[in-house]
Amino acid sequence: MTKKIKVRFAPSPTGDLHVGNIRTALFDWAYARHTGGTFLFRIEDTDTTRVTDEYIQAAIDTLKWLGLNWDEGPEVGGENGPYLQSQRLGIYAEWAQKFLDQRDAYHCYCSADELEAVREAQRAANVAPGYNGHCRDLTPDQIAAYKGQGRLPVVRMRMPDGGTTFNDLIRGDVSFDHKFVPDFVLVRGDGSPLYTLAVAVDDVLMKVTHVLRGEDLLSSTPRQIRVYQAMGLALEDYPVFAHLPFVMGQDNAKLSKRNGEVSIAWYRDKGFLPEAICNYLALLGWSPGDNRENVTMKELTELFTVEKVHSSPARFDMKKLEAINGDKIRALTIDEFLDWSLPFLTKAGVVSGSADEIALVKLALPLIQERIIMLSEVPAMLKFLFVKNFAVEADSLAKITDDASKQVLERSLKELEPLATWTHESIEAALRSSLIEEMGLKPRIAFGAVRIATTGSTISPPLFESMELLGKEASLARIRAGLEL
RNA sequence: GGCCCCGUCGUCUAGCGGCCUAGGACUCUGGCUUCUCAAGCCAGCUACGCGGGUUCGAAUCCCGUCGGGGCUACCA
Repeated sequence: MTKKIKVRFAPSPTGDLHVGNIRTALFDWAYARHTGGTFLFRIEDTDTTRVTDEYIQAAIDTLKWLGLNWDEGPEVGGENGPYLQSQRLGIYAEWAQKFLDQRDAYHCYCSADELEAVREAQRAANVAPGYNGHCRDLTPDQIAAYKGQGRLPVVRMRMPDGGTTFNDLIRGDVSFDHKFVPDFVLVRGDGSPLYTLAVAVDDVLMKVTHVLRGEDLLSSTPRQIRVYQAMGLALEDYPVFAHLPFVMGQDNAKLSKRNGEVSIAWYRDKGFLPEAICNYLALLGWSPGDNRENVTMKELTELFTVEKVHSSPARFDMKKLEAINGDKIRALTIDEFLDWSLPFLTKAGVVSGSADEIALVKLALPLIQERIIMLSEVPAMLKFLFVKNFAVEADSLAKITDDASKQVLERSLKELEPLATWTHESIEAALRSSLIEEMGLKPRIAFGAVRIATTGSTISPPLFESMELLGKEASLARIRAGLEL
């Protein structure tokens, strides 16, 4: 029988989760869902100097917001917890001791300065850098001497001669000669565990079957496998590895704050939909194989396979993300669009949230749904419907103070005032027959002036629909005010 | 420097020996439509890093080379 697949996402929250992390999380999640397996979320907070509680909480919130729900991990629990490594210190200490007892690991008393000196010498001699095995076989006398100096030893894993070959699901067989994989540290001098120990122990204890992670971890894989050996894990129980290609910035450098926004919080504030972010990120290093690009989360779980994941890195392209976000916004129902837009409208102070306002927003939303690419554009588009002290935008002012515009506004007023029914059809009919047909004006000129007067800007939702929603009274008042400018 | 990974339009990708005079998407350019802005539709620009092989035939396989990236911590 085959084991049930379990995939884990295990970030080290030393900052806000960035798009690279999220892409990894997305693939982990999609693979787990595709295979009907378990998605496990673990926090790797062994580096206490860099990880903070805020970042941990932010990571949890981000995953939730994106809809990458997990089956085991923080908040939801599970039978293999706890899921914060800082709460599992005793477990790591036990295993480290076991490795020591088995002589798979040993105490190393070398100081930071001594290690640095060794590395420098290796660099100068042009040989492979790495620990030179100085403390591998210390005599009791030497150990006593070091202890006498008050040195605190680290626990170091002994790498046997030979090499490690493993099959990476994305890259095929990858081999490392142990000549280039020096003995590595498992436990710090202060007794705290390192990533190298914790990650391997947890993956085994939590019964993880598939490790899909960033390719920066590729060369640490032989060390992880070495820990499995020391733990006595049967070969067939080793997790399977798949190293995902990087997501890079526009300038081909590693993604950072400097080249493109990387924090998911930024995208949320800009008004990107989670589904758009996931859809776009899924396309970075993966494709369904056919020509489709717009996929829902559900379709993603159906289509995703590791075999389709690329081995080469991808550049992050904001323009493409925006295009996809626009598509996703257009695909929203009006009620969904309303739910997403309201927070942006209230935050911008355009509406306070009354039932009347919401009703009007709901009527206006269809007018702008195909005109925006981000939700943060909604307030500016609908502001004219709600603003108390209406004023024409400064840079549009000059375009309605000329004589031609005045004539347009005067005539508009005259035609609209007697209108009995105020609908976009009646408004359009009245203005077209008078301004276009009788006055012989070009539509863009004539309607442009009316647009500026009533919406305050040269850019607005469709004019006649906008005026209908604005109402007769307010529309005429604004045209009259425009005449006074 | 050493080890490892990677290399198709500007970008993301399809392609797994003949269907490729290399397809799609985003961007860009031009056009249509049009009350602005969008959306939509049509058209166009632009790619197999380079050099050797293998083969009747290579973007696809092999070797080399160049280029990019990662690792080389008591970070992850």
